[in-house]
Amino acid sequence: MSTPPASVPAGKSLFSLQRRERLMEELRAHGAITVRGIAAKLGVSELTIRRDVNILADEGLVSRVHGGATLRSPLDRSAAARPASNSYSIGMVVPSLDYYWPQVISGARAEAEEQNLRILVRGSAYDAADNRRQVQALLDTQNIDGLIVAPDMTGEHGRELLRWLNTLPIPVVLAERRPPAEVPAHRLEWVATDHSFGAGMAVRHLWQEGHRQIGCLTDSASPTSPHVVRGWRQALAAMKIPLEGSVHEDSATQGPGGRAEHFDHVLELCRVTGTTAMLVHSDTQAVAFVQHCVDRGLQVPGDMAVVGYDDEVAYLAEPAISAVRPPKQYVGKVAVQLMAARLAEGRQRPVHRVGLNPDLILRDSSVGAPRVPAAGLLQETL
Amino acid sequence: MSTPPASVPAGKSLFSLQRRERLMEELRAHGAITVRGIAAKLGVSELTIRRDVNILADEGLVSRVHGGATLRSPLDRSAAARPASNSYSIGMVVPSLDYYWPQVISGARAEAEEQNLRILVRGSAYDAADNRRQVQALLDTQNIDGLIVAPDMTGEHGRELLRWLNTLPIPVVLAERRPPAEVPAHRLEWVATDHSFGAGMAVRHLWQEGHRQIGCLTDSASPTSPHVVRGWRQALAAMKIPLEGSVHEDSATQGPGGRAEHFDHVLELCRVTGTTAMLVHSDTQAVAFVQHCVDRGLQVPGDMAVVGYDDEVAYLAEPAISAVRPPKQYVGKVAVQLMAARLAEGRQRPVHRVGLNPDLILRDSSVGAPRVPAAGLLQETL
DNA sequence: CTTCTTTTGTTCGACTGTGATCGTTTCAGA
DNA sequence: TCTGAAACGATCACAGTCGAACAAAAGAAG
Repeated sequence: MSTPPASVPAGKSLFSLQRRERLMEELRAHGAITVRGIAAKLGVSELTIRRDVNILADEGLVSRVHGGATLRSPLDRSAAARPASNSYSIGMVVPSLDYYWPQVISGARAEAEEQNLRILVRGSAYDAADNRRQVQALLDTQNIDGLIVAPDMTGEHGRELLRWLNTLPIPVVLAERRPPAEVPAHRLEWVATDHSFGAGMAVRHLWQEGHRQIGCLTDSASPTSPHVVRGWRQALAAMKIPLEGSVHEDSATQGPGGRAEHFDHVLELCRVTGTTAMLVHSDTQAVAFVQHCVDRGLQVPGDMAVVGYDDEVAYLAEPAISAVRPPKQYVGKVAVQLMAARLAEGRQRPVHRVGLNPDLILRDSSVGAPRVPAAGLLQETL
Repeated sequence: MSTPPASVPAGKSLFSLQRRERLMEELRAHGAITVRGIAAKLGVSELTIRRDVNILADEGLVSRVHGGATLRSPLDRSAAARPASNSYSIGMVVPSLDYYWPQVISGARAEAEEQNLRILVRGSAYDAADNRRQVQALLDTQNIDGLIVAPDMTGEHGRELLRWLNTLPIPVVLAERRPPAEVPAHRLEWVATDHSFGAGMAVRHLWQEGHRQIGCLTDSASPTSPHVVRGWRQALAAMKIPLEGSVHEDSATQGPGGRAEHFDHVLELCRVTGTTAMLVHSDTQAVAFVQHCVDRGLQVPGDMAVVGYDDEVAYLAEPAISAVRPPKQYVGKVAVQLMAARLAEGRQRPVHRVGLNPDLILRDSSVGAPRVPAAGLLQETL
């Protein structure tokens, strides 16, 4: 097909593997092939093609029919009895074993049990080199049939890591990561929370409570942050709140004064701009922020409404903090589902990419109108 | 179905497995078949069809009736009836019953069978008002537990329709549609092909074949078109092909001269800009375009390489056209999976949004370097 | 270089899928 | 209930495909 219909393939004959690849190509193009036709086209004997077809059929890639082969059809009951060999092992590499990820792992474990799969979990640092080391270790020492991983994607190292993952001989599912469009990671599947949707949900909630200046406090050290910021911005735009007048601070860039000083700085900004509500990424930080507000004599939510992001510890604070809760269990669950389906169906299954919407859990820190509805007036004077 | 109802399938006959698959498709599309009708349509004897029906009936996939067959009916207790449990009904409203959607429906039906669900399909026009009418009809007359729909999303009517769908008391899954971010359709789940990825894949393929000016011919009447154009643009940017020098025409805006004149116009533009390859949306149009090129004495792929988009009829052209093939069966399959999981798990399950990557099927119309590699030079002089 | 292993080709009897014939069964209308 | 038309399936025949056994060729290892 792609080569001219040379009955004698110029000089070099194909290796069997290439031939089978060709055969699959032909099959994808036409849906079916005849042994005779392919044998003539590739310049080999029909028996050879038959043997190839048998091999491919054993792998479940094609269905054998009298006279040729077709793409695997569900009507083909030949390999229906497969549940015996169902015991695959999946490697899982996550960047933390105490924050956020335990729940993801738990969801994955539960689903793996359901599907009769084994899962091997390894912790890693938030950095591409260590990600790769951990993955390599799994590949070397265990007999991994698939990989679920949440790699560091920042910088050139991150992109290089993605390219490497894309070339692994086993299926790979990314958890809570979406490769940027410019990296040709066409084989990588992923499942990720739509954090930008979650942030937007929080902003809309605060708006409905009466807030008209809504700030955002993030931690750019986390890969989640950019998405939260994007969602916050989009929501502001949708509510027609001008971006210039809005507080956006990042705790990774805090000065030498440490956290307390940085929070004071944030509160000062809020005072100046009339900001009465904050979306705080990582609810750990939200807890600290609320504590700081209370220490400074501000009422939460009266003077400062707070919505946290992640919902790991938000319920522990006093007052309890409203938080966006990513469906962590489901991230793990879906990752395993994607992997199981991929292992069962093989390459013919198209690459799946799943986004999950988070929930907004309302607690005390954000319900009730701001004590100074003048904030609305203040905005109007801008 | 997608192939014309050729009473005599020119030359090429189907394998038995394909025939049975065809039969099941026909069955899913119409609910019942007659032996005589199918035999005529497939160009085989009635006896052969009867044998096929017997085989399928033995596997419990169809119910035999005098004169033909129907989809497996619960009334048929010829074989061990399945453990009939929660039998939900799903409504499905699609904008076309001849192009693209039959395969989506077929995939949905197959999965529904697996999950023991009932599906009721309705065709609709490509317009929001009729979409709503069809959905309403399903809601009123049938007892629908869930809805799969591919609505028209253009304009204010489209947004209004989405808002309405979002408030329905039953779960809704969109097929091949992604609601724009600004519509608060937070309950709507969807599954859609990543057309922009597919277009990018096609462009990268053409680049690798040696083309340096790659144009795009679309039909903006289709909801798919914008995504194809976006993918084409992104890919051009990634290959550093300037957008201004590239041919981008839309057949919906063609002048009064009709198609032929428009194609001449496109070819003239290609000549002027040194464009040697075109990505053509809707492979129906690609077939016509290739035909036109051949009529005008251009070699395909030598003078003009073509990749179509959709892969409905691309293989019928002469030369056979390479095409991006959306995983239509899987779109239907995943839609039903999402619906089944939603019906089983209820509200606690987070909203899922699934993207699927299409395949690139290589045929004759795009493989082989351009005859005038000077195109590269021409670009360098720009 | 030899020897072993893997891959490919040839022959030929067995087998499968399809269609024609024809007697039997089922259906629909009177 | 009867009756004619249609559908059905058992049987046979034929063409074409399949695979076992063996032989030959091409690499790989020593």
